[in-house]
Amino acid sequence: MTTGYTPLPETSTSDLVADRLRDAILAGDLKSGDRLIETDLAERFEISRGPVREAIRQLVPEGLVVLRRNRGAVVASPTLDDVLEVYAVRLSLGTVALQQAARVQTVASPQFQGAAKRLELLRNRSIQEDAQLMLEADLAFQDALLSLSQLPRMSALLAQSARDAASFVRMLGVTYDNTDHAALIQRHEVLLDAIRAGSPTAATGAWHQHIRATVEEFTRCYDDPDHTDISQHPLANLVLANTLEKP
Amino acid sequence: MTTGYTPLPETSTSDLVADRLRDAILAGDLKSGDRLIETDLAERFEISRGPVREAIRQLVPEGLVVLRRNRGAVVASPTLDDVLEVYAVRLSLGTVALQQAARVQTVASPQFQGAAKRLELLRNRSIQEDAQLMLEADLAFQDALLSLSQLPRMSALLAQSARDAASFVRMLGVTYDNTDHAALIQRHEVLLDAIRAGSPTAATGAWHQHIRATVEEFTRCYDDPDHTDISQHPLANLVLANTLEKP
DNA sequence: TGAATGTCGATTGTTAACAATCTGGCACTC
DNA sequence: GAGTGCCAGATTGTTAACAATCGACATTCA
Repeated sequence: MTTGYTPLPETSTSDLVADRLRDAILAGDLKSGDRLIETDLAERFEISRGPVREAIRQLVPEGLVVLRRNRGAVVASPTLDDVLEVYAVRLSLGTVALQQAARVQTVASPQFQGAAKRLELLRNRSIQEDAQLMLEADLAFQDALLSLSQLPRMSALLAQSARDAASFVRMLGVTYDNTDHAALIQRHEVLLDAIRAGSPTAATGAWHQHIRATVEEFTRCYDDPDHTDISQHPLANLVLANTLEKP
Repeated sequence: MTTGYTPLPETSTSDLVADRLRDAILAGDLKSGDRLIETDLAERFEISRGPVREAIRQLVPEGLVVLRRNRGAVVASPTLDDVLEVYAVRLSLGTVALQQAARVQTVASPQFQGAAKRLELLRNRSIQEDAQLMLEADLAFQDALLSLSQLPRMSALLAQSARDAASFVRMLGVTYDNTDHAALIQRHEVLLDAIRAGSPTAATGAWHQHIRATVEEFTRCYDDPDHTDISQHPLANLVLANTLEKP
């Protein structure tokens, strides 16, 4: 009895509520600026205000919610800068994580098999038809991949930033429907192959390409309210300028 | 009546409690494995359990406290790996932040002056005599310096990781008394000079040197309970191998 | 008219009591 | 003697009521 038993899910009420709120934001049911009123949510979930309060507090360090003392919580209003900054963080940390993953990972390990399996899921047609499921599967793969580094703190930060990026992009009005699934899956395959080959340089190169493509896809779909030229944006350049090693 | 009035501190009770707990951990009054019992703390602070609960919850994402459902909170027990990983994060993110800081920062700006002023504080003899004050001043300078990047999310992560590193080092039994103040201040001066000169390469180089020196100083003072050879430690190598561009 | 002030409803902050769960010890069984 | 079941105390999880605060509107007074 040593295999196959995962720990029981220790999810408290407030964790469940936090999950629901996160999902609602990611699905677009809660939009930037919407107020989160403890009493309302408590009634809706048929619980008391305590757990609701805790759930809201959880979302603050995640950047999804802004709290103002005595004035309650509202769904955050991320800006273009926020999105690009999150990608800059991912670019930076992911480079280290994948480098390490390529070094330490053995292809036969269950973790690697897990990552490969999640990529397989992404190829599934029925998943590709549901943007929400597709997004979840995408996040799950990236999380598994970056966890191969066996750097738990860094992986946690990367998982967090992946969710942040997805949420922020959604809050800025860009939906996952716009993504080119084939290209996304291809990039993921390149990443996994690099790890499989145990090549740190290939892995980081593939990662840079992935981030660059993701940011470019986002900037194409995002219609800036100030209609500034994104190619001139300093943060966009920060990300893009760093995505390729100088030759 | 427009000058000299800063906004009133909007610190809630739970924030105050969280600060006190954080300080207690950093000062060594709370050690790894110590239980944080809501009732006890509530009595000690002469408040009810609610705010205490919230304070404890705040410390969880910071990595200072571990929560197990229905079994309460205990002060975290970071390992050598945790410390080194935090420094790997700092190395990675700080490189980007300082690069950006060197690019965007004008020496005359109040932010730059603020950073310079904090470095000045560090030189103060009376501060150098109190390890706790010295640590605070050190953190304040690094925070100010990295904030020059005008990348708020990245700066927040860096500030967080700086506090994490300090706490973890303390929890592993290494105190700030062991640090070489003169060398520390010198490294900070080099960093500030690089920003002043507006040189991204000088700034990132100085940052790498700083992290390397910090990690080396820590590993010297830390007597590993497993007395493994730290120079053989994979994570230490991850940090140290990345601290200098290959020639 | 319009700026300053008072009041009210909505909402959060805090408290204290109650319910659920875990830990450790002890008796009991086999 | 190893394992199981059960109980009591300690501690967390949840609830509902009370207090404090904020924003908006009404009111006052120049």
